[in-house]
Amino acid sequence: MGGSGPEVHLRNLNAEQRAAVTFGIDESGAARPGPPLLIAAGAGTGKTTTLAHRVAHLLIHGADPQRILLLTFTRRAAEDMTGRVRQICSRALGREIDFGTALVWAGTFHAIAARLLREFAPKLGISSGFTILDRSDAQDLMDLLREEAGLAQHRKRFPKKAVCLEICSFAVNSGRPLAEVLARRFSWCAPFEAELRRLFRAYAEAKQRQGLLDYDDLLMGWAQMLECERLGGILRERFRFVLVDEYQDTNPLQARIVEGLCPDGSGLTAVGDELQAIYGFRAASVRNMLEFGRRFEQPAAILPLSTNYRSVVPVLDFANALMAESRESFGRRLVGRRRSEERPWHVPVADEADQARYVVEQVLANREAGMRLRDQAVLMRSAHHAGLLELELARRRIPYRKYGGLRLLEAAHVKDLLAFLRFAENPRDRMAGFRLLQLLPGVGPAFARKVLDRLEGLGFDPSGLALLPPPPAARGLWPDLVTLLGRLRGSSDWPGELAAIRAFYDPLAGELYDEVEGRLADLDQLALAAEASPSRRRFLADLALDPPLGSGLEAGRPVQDEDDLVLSTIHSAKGREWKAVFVLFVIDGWIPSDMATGSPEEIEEERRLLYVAVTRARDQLQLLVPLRCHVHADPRIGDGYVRAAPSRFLTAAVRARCTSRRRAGQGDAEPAVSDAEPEMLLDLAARLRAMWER
DNA sequence: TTTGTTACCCTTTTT
DNA sequence: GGGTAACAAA
Repeated sequence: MGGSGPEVHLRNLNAEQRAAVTFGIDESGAARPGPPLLIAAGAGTGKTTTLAHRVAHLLIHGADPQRILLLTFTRRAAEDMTGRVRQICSRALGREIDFGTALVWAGTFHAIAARLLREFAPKLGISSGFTILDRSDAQDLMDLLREEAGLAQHRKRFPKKAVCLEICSFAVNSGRPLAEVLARRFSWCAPFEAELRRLFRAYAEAKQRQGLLDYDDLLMGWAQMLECERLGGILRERFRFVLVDEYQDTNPLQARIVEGLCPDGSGLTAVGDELQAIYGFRAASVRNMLEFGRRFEQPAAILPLSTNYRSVVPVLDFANALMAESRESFGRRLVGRRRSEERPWHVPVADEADQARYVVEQVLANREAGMRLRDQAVLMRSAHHAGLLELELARRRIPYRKYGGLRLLEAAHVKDLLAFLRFAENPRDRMAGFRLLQLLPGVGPAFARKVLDRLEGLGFDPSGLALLPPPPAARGLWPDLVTLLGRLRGSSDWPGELAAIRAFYDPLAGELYDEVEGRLADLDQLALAAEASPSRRRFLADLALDPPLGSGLEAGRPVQDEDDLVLSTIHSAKGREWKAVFVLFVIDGWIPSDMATGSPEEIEEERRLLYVAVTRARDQLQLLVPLRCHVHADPRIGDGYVRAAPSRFLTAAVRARCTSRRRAGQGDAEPAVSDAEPEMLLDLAARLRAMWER
């Protein structure tokens, strides 16, 4: 490795990146934990590359891969990162290295927490067979307790299950007392403080009785382990190097974990960009980042990455202008080097339908110019904003993949099927049992509760249930269900048992739902994923921690080399980039969302959201500004069209950084646009045929 | 006790 | 335009 000049894996890094990669790593001996390091990286400055190189640098210098902990925001980021590390290492060392067991500790906070809790369960007084509640499970449990506590009626407008869970979760993740959380973020629920406290206590007890952990319990459990002298010592000894991505979006509980792992900051590397902090609603706090330098006894290094390699200069000019108006801009600017004549486009369109048509036209035009669909993305504030666009894409048979929004796990039929698996895995899970029992006709809450109580009395042996007289309407199916539960209880014939469940469930689904085909297709997809999982337990955990994309046609097409247009919420677009980016509904009420204009902090977060969206674009950026919009279900206004105002973030100074695209027919209802259509359609038809041939 | 019906509410972002 | 609570009917 000697010789002059930097080592091979450092050669294509710039000076700042190289400094961040090598900081504190003694190159003479085996790598040892150095002082804490914060890499303050602007958008597109090679944050991921740098972090990956730093991990590789550690490995190349002899760090034990088993003792490196890499915490990312999503599983995709973790996989991306390990892939890159592998690549860098093998190139530097001139050979493939065995990563079979290396870097096993790369993942999201929640996934790593789940593994550790499972591993140490016996020492924690919990069963290692715990099941993980995803959000909708947690909501259902909360709802049940809410009803049992008599909080549902009273027509006093007690908060709904989703809000209850949100409050509970925010309190846990922010580490703030309930009263303060209510006052600051949920003031309309403040009158119910006492009831909520009781409810949350019941929720915690119910989870414990049933062997369930929700997302917050995973983090809290990990934090508590670290604060136990003995267990904390074991973990600190195990993880000598801790690297955390997206640090600006960690919350106080996560910071507690990080600081519990590295109390004096040794061996800690954090990467983040405070201008991209967009998870305030999940209690994320930029202060973790801003106070990084003062959090440890030893001084922390803060190294910047400032050269943007992603976007062309006009896009960066726009992004800089946008943030220059922020109350919290810190005067930072993105500096790029990719020249271009094309400025971002400010595109007024008549309405949502016009917007959809325009985007489709442009996507196809780009494609004709040689840009693949998957190099283009349509971003939006909230998943349902893509509604008409999705219709238009389907109509024109343009394949797309949507990220964010409704999850497959939240579809009723999927929850039904999973209830069987979860109940089999953990018979104490009353939520699962409750759900699956009520699938039978004639079985409601009362009988289901009776069955679960009986089952508990029997030590969870389902065969005893045969003696319980079912309600008349369920008589036919009852023996089958008892048999199935018996089989699931005994068996570990994974994934074979899935077939038995579906033999029982599919006909029921036919009774329960209209349009079963789509739903059964979802279950087929799920079964396919199950095949790939080594065990039922693993399958359920993976599903809860990394839920698959939405239900329906666009979901789960496994093929990698399909060329799909990307549709994504801005949140889900974090960390990604595309050659062309379209941002939908850059109008007030959408960006910023009406839901998030309560406080100046919230509005600033919305601005950063737009910033994240525009900094995803490499070459082409188009901002769609409908002139009128359909609003529904505001009782004061009623359904109908309202005149829309451009987003408040598009001030004159910001708009001066883009070019307005004047289009024929703009301002008229729609005619000129549809005039343009036939030409495109003819062109398209041939192309689309060609696409599907071969 | 379960199931069906009606009237009324609120509508985001995610591990 | 979907979830939810209250009421009615089997």
